[in-house]
Amino acid sequence: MESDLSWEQNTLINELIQGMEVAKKLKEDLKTPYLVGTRDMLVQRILSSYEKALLILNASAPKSQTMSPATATSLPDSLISFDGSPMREDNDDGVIKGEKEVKTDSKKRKMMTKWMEQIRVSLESGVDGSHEDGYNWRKYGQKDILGTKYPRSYYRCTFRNTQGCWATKQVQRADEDPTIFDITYRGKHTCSQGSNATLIPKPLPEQEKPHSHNTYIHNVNQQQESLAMFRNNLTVKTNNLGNEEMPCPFTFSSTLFGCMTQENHLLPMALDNDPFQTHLLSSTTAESNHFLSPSFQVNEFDWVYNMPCSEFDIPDIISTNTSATNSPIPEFNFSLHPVEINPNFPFNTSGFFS
DNA sequence: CCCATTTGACCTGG
DNA sequence: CCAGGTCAAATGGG
Repeated sequence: MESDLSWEQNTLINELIQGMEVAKKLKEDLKTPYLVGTRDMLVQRILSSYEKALLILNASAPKSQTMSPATATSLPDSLISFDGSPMREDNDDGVIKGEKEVKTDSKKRKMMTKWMEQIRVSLESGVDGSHEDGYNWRKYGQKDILGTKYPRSYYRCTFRNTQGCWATKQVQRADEDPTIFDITYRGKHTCSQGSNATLIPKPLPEQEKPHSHNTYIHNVNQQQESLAMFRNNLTVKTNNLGNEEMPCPFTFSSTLFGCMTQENHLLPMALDNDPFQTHLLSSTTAESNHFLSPSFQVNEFDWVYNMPCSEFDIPDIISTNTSATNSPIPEFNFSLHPVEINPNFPFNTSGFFS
């Protein structure tokens, strides 16, 4: 136990240090004429570091502590099962599946982080709902949902059995606008892809057919393309924000996009610690989720909103965020300068450990 | 033959 | 009981 804890501490420290290092790099990077790719990556790494750190913190926080029990909900499955039920992993050879286990599963599922995105896709690129998000998904079901025109598809991580990755997603095409898909993600990726996605944007060669039968193939180029377009569009958006002081809107945009290429990885934490995300939301207004004009064709990752959905979901932290949402901009600065980490900032958490 | 999707059956929570 | 979610047998592509 104690050794567990110190291992966690080590990892935590590691992550934080890493985050800081990367943040420094980013700081340097910001001085030079911009190189989107690097920046993207740096930002993602920073986020990833903090994310992991927070996960560790969450994991080791006694339930009675500051954090509401719901906090535990946002842990990835691997961590949840860490102390509790045995994961069933490879045990899944098709034999005996006790009722008990099923129950645990559904409970576990319930406890998973859940968040949603809305994505607009072009007709060519993914009407079948196979928009790529950087992960390998395997479809395991489809269901007609009452009151919706289109069936809902259920996907789970391809590596569920091999790596015990319990991330799942549901894809539901919007009734009104068939080019828009509501995607509900559940659980974070604990598979290798989950962690790799943070650092390595998939180096895929030019993909002629984004729309192959296989839901599999990821089209990073598309995403990069979209990124460019998104950036253009962002200009407008930042104007909307009315924040002239914003030193580097693109940082923001790429971060956001980072979320798109690896949303599973980042978003759930964004719930916890990304003021700016909420921000964007508030500034684009909830109703105008589909702020992109129809002329803004292809593949647009239209908008992302984070949304605690299950009964436990997202604790106090979120409400903090929400309140931040009401007051404009200030904490933007914070998020735009992750570099200047205030020593007090994440570290007043010592309480979690003792 | 392996692996992914399809699809009807089954399970579960409300 | 019903709607939503998942399972797993059948099917098909590579």
